[in-house]
Amino acid sequence: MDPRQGPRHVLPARAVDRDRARPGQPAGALRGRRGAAPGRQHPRPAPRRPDGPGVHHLVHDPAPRRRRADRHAGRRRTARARQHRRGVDRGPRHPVEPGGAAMSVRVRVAPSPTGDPHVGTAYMSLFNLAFARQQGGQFVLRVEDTDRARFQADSEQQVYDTLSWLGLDWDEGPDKGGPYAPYRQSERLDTYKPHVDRLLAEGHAYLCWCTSARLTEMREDQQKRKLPTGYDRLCVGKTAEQRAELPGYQETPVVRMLVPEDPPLHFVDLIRGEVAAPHPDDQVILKADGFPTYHLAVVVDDHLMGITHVVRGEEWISSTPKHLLLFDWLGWERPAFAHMPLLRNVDKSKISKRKNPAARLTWFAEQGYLPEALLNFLGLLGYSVPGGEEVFDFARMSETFDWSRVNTVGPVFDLDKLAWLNGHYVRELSAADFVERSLPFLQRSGLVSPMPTEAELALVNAMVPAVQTRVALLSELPELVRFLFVPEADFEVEEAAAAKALTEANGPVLTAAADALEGVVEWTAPAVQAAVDGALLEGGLGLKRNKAYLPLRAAVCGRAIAPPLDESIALLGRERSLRRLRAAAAACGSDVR
RNA sequence: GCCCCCGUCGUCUAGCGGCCUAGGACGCCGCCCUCUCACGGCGGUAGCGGCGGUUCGAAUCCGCUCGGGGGUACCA
Repeated sequence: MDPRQGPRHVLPARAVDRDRARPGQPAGALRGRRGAAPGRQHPRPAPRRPDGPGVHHLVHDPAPRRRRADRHAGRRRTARARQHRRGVDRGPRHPVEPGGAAMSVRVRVAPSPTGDPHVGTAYMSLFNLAFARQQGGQFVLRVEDTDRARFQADSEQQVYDTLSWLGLDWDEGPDKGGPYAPYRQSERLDTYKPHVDRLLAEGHAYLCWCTSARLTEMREDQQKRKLPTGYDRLCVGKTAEQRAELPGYQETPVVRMLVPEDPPLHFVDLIRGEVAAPHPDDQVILKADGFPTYHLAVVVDDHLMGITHVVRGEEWISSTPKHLLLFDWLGWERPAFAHMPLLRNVDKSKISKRKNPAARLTWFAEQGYLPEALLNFLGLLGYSVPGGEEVFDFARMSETFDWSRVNTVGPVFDLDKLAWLNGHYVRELSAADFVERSLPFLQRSGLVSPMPTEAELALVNAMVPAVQTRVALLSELPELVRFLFVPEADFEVEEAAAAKALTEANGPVLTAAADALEGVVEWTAPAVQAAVDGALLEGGLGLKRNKAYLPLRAAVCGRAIAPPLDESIALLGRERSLRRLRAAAAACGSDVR
């Protein structure tokens, strides 16, 4: 792919209008790959953007072909993409100087600290970052803590921790600062205030004194009568005194948007092409507690922070018209929008912590998933890199990133595939890395001391080749190697393994093996195997290897599934191996010398 | 209820009107390797939701239908 196509992405959605204004462009060339044109149900007046003051400087096209003109048409528009580059080098656009033609890409992720960090946050961050890095732009982390009821203090730090763990680093944020600080909405209350006042003064917003009880009642009634729900505007045009005489009144008002008859309902989405969204309700933008709602805060902050591309979940499509209205009213340039598909539970519902442990970002590290595996996996959801390969890293994704490769279908979060990918990355780890990443799991399960001893470390290092291909998740490691670390007094053969392997007939096998091992001089895997084989296979008891090893494995490892026998015995050491073999032989009822 | 978005193997995806007898990956099944379990190798299983239309030709374009999802908050 020609990297020079890149700048195409820099353009806001509106860019397509430029295409269309260009004469002699065949309509077909503008068609996107998915045909776009999500069916509009009703004939409407040609969708338009309402001209906010000084917003759209581009030629308006009255042409009927509107829905075609979307879809950032595929990867084949090299020539045109290049033409679009004119002016991109004029330096970064300053947010308080809207209308600058040139702008460097600025994207953001905006988690709200309401509990454990959500996978969706990582998913959105990944795509935002991949795009930002490709474009040489910035990635901003903004904390949207306007919901005081659901706020959780430790949540913010966890967001930092998990995103850092994944290597998704932000350029600006509450912890790092930046030119547009503060990055915490609760610290920006003064910033929102003037804009609310202005909307009020210009008649785009009004005060509303209705109690939530009245609103609920109203909504229920509307539903009962099969009407679209929405605020009935009881408060419009009234003073507090006038309104107070009517029922359902509360003293502290909220501020609502006065949505016009024909708000902008269509916008071009980088992923979906032109989309139609629902007619908005008179949305509350300032709550009674003085905090802005999300809708006001995003618009104000995205504009002030110079955000050029709003990349967020599909769940926001239906509120985008509210945002468009706000941008227009405030006279601000609209950013480009990209609505990502929603991650799903197995039952296809939006991924949730309740139905899916994987919705909690902290879960992955606990389970022994590697960050590189999770990141790769997230990049596989709703997306594919040009070559179609399954295994790729962030750099690869970022270099080749293209909005047209993002799917519109919400992917199910498939843990099986993640586990496979994780196993792949586990196997690729160097021995030293494998040890480093494994240690916490061994320590947590009590097999290795918090401050590992020399001997413990030596054993851990030595066991690597025997176990690295045998775990998909690091959390599987402790049970596999427990027999190597457990204090001798605590060692036991699992019941199922004992029942099957430590039979009376196998007593002599164990004794013969122990006897042979006594004579081993150099305690290595090959020497161990030679001794055991000599005693039990053809030259000795004449057993088949699988028969012969079964009791030995149970005796030494305590279970039916373990690393290869020779390596297990070599790692365990002479003393412990012999003791366990003799003890097992005794348990089989054979002679103990 | 109302509104919007979406529909290719069980799952993640490729597909941009002929290259499709629909490709890859995970999973699953079988075989090989093999001391168990893995890893690795080889092979197999399974899909364009349905119906119409446009076209010489449709997984690809259009319509309807069915299905799934999301929104409908002084949550984000």
